[in-house]
Amino acid sequence: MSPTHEVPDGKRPTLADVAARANVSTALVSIVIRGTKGASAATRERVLQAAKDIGYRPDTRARLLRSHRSRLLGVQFELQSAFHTDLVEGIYAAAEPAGYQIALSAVAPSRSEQQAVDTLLADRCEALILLGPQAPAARLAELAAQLPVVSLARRLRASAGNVEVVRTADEEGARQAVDHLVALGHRDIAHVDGGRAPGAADRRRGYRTAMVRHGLAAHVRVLPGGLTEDDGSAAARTLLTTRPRPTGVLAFNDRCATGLLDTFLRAAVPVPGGISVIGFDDSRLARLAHIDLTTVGQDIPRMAALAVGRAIARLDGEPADEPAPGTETVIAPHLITRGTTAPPTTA
Amino acid sequence: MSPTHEVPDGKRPTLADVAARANVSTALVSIVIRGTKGASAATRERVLQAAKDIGYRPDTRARLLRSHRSRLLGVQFELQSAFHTDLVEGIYAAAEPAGYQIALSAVAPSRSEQQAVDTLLADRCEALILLGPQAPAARLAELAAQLPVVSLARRLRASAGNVEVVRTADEEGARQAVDHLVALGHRDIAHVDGGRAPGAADRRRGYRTAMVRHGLAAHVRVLPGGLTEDDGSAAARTLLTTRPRPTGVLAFNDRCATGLLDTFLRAAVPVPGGISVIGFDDSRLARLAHIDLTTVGQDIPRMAALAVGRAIARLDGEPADEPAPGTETVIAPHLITRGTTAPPTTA
DNA sequence: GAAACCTGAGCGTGATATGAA
DNA sequence: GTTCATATCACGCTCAGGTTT
Repeated sequence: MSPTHEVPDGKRPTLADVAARANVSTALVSIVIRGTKGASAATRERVLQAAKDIGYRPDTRARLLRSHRSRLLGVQFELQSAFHTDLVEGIYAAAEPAGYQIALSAVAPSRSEQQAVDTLLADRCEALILLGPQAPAARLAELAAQLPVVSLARRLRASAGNVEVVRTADEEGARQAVDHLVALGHRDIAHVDGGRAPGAADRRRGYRTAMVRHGLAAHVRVLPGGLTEDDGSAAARTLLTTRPRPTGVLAFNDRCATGLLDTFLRAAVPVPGGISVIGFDDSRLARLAHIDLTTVGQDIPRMAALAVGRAIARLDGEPADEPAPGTETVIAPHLITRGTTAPPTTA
Repeated sequence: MSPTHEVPDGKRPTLADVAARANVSTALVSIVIRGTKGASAATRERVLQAAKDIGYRPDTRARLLRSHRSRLLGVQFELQSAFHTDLVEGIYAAAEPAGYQIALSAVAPSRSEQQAVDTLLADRCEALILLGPQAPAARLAELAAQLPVVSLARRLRASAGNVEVVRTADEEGARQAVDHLVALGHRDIAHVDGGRAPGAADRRRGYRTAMVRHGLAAHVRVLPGGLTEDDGSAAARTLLTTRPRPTGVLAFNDRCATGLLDTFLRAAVPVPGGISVIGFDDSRLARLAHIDLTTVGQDIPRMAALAVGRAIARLDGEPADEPAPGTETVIAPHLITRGTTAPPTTA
């Protein structure tokens, strides 16, 4: 009937409560809880037992208020993006061993980036890791004047001064995809692009230059696409009515590629028999057995770890007076060959 | 070159800094910042200007430490579940107008529910909203003895005393799906289940009882499935080798249904021509133009709003001394008819 | 008496200084 | 000198109570 733990008053137990129960000072309890040296093994055990008895938990707020370092990394991400949630998972994995906590702040249709960042700042995060931020570069630079800011998966011009950038070499990834198709014998290769999405411009450029380098400038064809399955599906319907139909397509990302696949399938255009399709990201989607998508892989755990690493490096380095120029960390993508690419069938 | 805002020392500006600049006391600044009455319009403006000048932002932690109410709702969710991220979005939307903040804590392969809850408790959340929690009911009951706990989308026995439950009537949803197929003329209807996932048992039971009620007990067939596309795909492969093959399938959720669809498609079994498929959730996936999945819709915004509402109701009601029994709020699902169901073709 | 403002205390910690074994 | 323990203050803020117009 009664609660499991003996809560003195209905309030949560504090250091003082533990101290009273263990007959020591609050300072000593603090020492024991933090695991610092300065307490004998005997009292240590006694204090820990007392803490356990009354269900004591340290109060993060009070703790962070007192210690000037918060060891808190603020992470802004898009709730709906599987790519982002994968990155967040990697960020957790990288931050906790390094002794940093994560404060999540989501961006959604009903919640702007501005709101997301505001709450992170109010929570006194020491650094910000922004996933594919859409905010203007100037705004990011302004933020970066206040605290270390890492832009993950969005490229920024050097003019965005102090912002750290961690991203995949999108241009190179698109090149690898085109090279792969060309090596298989394809010549007529289209690209369904990502519009204004982060990375889209680079991938488009990578596609173009690779085509040109292979002497296929005449076959360059960029279709307006986007990030979602619907975008891919729409582009596929366009492609189906096109003559001559390309024998290979590079999609902006895996979701877009999935839309392509599905629509081709319904139109009885076999993949890869009738047309080859390549995605981008190597998301969970691409790995699904029935999708089995050839794709340009981004090394998500590594990107996440590097983002955390850069943020921490900034924190350990010079704090604000002598701002180091923003560094750009570019990670190589790698093509993952699966079942949606094959040599073209000579018609 | 220098930061935009004049930061006194490299530290962030505090109430005292604003007070000094506006020539008032910190208490008055506090009043102005919070928008409480007790300051003249003139000083109000002067203080706000000063705050803006030096880029002051209230420190949530200090603020919450002092005021006994934290107005913080802790939300535990699964990073990889689109259903969960949709709910989170709804929770944000419901909480902020009510004057509550959200603290997110993710569950991922590398991060347990225990860890997720621990950080929420350390952050002094006033109540917990747990999305599809897998923890044992006893553990949840223990938590609920300390603070209001809402289990969203997971049913709990009455024995889990104090826990609030907000969920969809899964059994009823499955019934609606079966009714729809039967009305179309189907008799041989299979169910690909969700194993131990939250809601799976109820949906299984709903399917069974509905089949029996229609006099189709002989056709009851439950295939082991799961939450992912791969699970659906595997079940589809089983179904393809089954004679007689069912003419309709109810999948555990939309992802599972998508796996079914895709595999049927590849096997040249048209949907809904050769077989009808129904999903569950009405996730973004189901609405995609090229999927166009008939599905049992869960009212996600409403579930989110109700979860927040129940948590707040608990906070406004009796705090701990006289624990009210856990309430169960059950939301009706509704079938959404799209393009994957049709009358069976008589072979 | 109200409106506008200030003073002082304390929320739960962590760090420093200091003392006792 | 080292180990163990304590007292005291400060972190940034809110709130109760007081003072002045």
